[in-house]
Amino acid sequence: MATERIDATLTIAETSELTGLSPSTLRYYERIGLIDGVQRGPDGRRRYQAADLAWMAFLLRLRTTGMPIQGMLAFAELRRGGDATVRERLELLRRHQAQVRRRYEAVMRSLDAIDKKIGHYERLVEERDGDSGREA
Amino acid sequence: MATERIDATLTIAETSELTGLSPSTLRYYERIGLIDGVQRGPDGRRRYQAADLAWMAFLLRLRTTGMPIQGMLAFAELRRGGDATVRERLELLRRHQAQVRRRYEAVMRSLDAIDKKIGHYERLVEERDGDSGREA
DNA sequence: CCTTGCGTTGAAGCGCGCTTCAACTCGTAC
DNA sequence: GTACGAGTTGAAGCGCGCTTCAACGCAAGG
Repeated sequence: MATERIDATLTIAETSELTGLSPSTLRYYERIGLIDGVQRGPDGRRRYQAADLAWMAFLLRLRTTGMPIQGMLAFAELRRGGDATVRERLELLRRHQAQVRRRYEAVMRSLDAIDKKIGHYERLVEERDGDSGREA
Repeated sequence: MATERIDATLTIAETSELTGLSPSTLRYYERIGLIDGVQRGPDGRRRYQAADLAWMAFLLRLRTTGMPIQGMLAFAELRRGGDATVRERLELLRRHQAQVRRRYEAVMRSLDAIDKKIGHYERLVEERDGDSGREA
């Protein structure tokens, strides 16, 4: 209980824990401009705030849906541009949304074909074992 | 009509055209063992057959669903093992199938969140423009 | 005092999945 | 013969998204 902090900021280790992004990745994202305005303590260490966490959560959603870093960077730069860029941000997200849906339809078509192959192999295995369900 | 081929084999350029894999990628896949048993013409050039094309189509489905080359390679090696490996191939495909579905669900959850953000931006843009639908 | 732990930086390194390059070989056309 | 187009090989290179490394700083504890 000796070293309690009064404020609501997090160390890089805590932030890493919460977001699943490694400390190296957090520093990397900051270096390339994906994350910015991170506060520093008097010791020069990063102190992340709730708003930073929320932004990272959003970045993670973009990443999960397959947006490349360049795309996220474009969004981050628009965001820095303030209210004037809302329309552009909307368009960027819509394009991404459409692309994700297209891509996932393709994945689902391929997955269907793989499902069929699995069915084929299941029949093969069944024949090979005889039709006796299971044994021993 | 002078240089017609009698057989049903394809050059690397034709195969590339049909599969969407570049000639370099076709050679690369062969080099690492993803594709094998490719015939050669008397001139030493590759001559792809229907069976090769079918295998590539399957590889493409694995790739589209996000299987890394190491995974495809594992499958290719089992395939070379013949009938004895059918069960293992089945298991490999089932694991992949399950993984793709899990990943797809994660993507869809993130996409939902992005959809909400889009909704948010749409409301912002609407306000900013006034409620007058459109102008000029 | 010195060690320990947690952080900092800039630069280099890495695994993946191809792509590109340089040098060479064919078969065909002129 | 010469030039062209399509192919061959082994080796090197590349873009992406981090990760690792080396050297250092700083505050607390023993």
